[in-house]
Amino acid sequence: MDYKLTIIDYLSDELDLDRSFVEDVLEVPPREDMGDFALPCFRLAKAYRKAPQAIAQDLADKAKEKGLNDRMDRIEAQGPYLNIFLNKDRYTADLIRYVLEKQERFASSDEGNGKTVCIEFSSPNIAKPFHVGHAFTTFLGDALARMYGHLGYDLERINHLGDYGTQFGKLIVAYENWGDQEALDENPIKELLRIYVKFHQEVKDNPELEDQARARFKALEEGQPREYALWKDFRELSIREFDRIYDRLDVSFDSYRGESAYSDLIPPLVEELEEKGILVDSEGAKVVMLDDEGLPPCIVVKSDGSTIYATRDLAAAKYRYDTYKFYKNVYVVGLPQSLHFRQVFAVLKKAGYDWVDNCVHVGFGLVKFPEGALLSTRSGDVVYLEDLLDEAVKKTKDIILENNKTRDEVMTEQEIEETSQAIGLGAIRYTFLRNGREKDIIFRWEDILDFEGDSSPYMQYAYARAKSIIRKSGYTEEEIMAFEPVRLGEHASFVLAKSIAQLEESLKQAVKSYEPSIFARQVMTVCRNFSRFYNQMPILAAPDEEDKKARLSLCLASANVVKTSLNLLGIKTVERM
RNA sequence: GGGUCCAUAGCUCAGUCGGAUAGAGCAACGGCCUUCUAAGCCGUGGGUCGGGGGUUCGAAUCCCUCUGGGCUCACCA
Repeated sequence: MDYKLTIIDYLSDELDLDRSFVEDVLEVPPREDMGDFALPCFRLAKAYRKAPQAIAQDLADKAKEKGLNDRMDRIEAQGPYLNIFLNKDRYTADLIRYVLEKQERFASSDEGNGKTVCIEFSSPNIAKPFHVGHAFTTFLGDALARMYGHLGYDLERINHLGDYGTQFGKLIVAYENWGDQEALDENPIKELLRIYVKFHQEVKDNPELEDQARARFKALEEGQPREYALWKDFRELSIREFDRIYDRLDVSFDSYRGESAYSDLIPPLVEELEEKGILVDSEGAKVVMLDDEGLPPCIVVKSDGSTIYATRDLAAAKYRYDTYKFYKNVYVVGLPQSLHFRQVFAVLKKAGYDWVDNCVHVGFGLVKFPEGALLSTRSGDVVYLEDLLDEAVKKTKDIILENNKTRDEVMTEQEIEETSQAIGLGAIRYTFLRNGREKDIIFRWEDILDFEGDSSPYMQYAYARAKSIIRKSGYTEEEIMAFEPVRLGEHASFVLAKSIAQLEESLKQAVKSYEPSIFARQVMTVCRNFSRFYNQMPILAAPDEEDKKARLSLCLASANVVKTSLNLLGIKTVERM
């Protein structure tokens, strides 16, 4: 199915062009009347001592002499470009056969075999609600993990729970001052949030509360029973809540090792850094100086002797390398923490750990309100992820009930429920995957609940339409797979086939740059091309049975790749909607 | 102030290892439900690619500079 390779072979073997040059410059033209591949001849001008236009013309003439192979239709010069047109019938047929043979293994690979990727994502803070801000890391990380998996990598999905740190000192202080055991039993996260917000209100008038909080965290770190018991309680109540949400989101983890899990590894780590002579005393704290890297010092041990997040990230990274011998160690954490990761990586480098070169911070933008205000747990100004999901599901359900009045295939109660969940959750997921991850997301209900155009429901709709056509065709999918995909060289089918073929490359690109949006956009392009295709070319009412069968095979191939692709983004497909 | 990222259509964004007339979606306007689901399709209008300089046969893309903005800069995470 590799047409690009065929073209490269032809240009280098038959037209005597330098192979590496061809590989380097061969491109896909911006418009269709410029062909399917194009060779810009500018860079040949010097060597040939001729105008690029003339070179392109010479090459076109030479191709005419030599003849083309059966995958090509024609080669012509257009200005300084040599434009290559493929045999559309042949191309579409090849693509369909390829897709139907691969099934759900389409775009998969074995490039990752034997390599383990650790991917840290989601990582909510214990005792705080799961709000829309957590959605970004959760969906981004989950999509990346799914894509790595498809390329054959072994995965270790790590939820680095924020289950440690001074915030727990704050919670302990807050709980003892204003906590309500009854409310805690009834709705733990809500009560913990209430007292956490209360703490931050009170601390304005009572700055010494901060010192109390630090002291209580230190006591927790020393294993004092009162502090430990409270912490453990808060932690367990919170995890139970998170698990429920992950279950609904269809997100899973291989490890819930949070920050607290690295306590035992920290003393030997500190000792090691001291022995290597990179840990120095500064203003009562122990720090690693990073001036030579142009970075501020990295605090490893605070002046009161307790640890800080950097300490725990250092220990966690080392633990991961020792445990998994990772090929890559990926941190899906917000962009504001870039400096933190640069410091942590720099310290590990200074400690002589070369594997730090395989650690990568995959940052992403903020979720903000239109007024520009940040979503903040402290101020209590949050939108819970669950409320957002419920809203999206409810809107979907309303649309389905409305459509049910006019459509001939009526859904059962259960199908309505399942479909609404799939569409609603898909819409939310896609909101976080459609754009470059470093872009901020402005939280607007109208935008997030817009199910038209560039949205997940659009893609799910395209899939549902394909399946509906197949259901009504009178043929089973097994039968359709055996059909000859003939006479599919028309514009709409050819464009669709080409966009499907590009999914493979875009998946690799997306993984390489830790950017699911690259793949998501290509899936969107395929869905759009499919919508055009079936609107333009009647399938069930095709001119004759041969055409009908061929179009059905393209329809089935499209449905298959869309399902596989959406699954890689964590978006479920539905048979009708 | 230092670091870092960004500025493309009214809005939200693609395109940025330099290449052919800068693309989508939304919004606006105009068509298409007696033919496979209108969460759809077709069409129209809309752009000094933040400003200025430079490199180049060629710049949204590379360099310099200015302006405007986001995030961040030691004991929170």
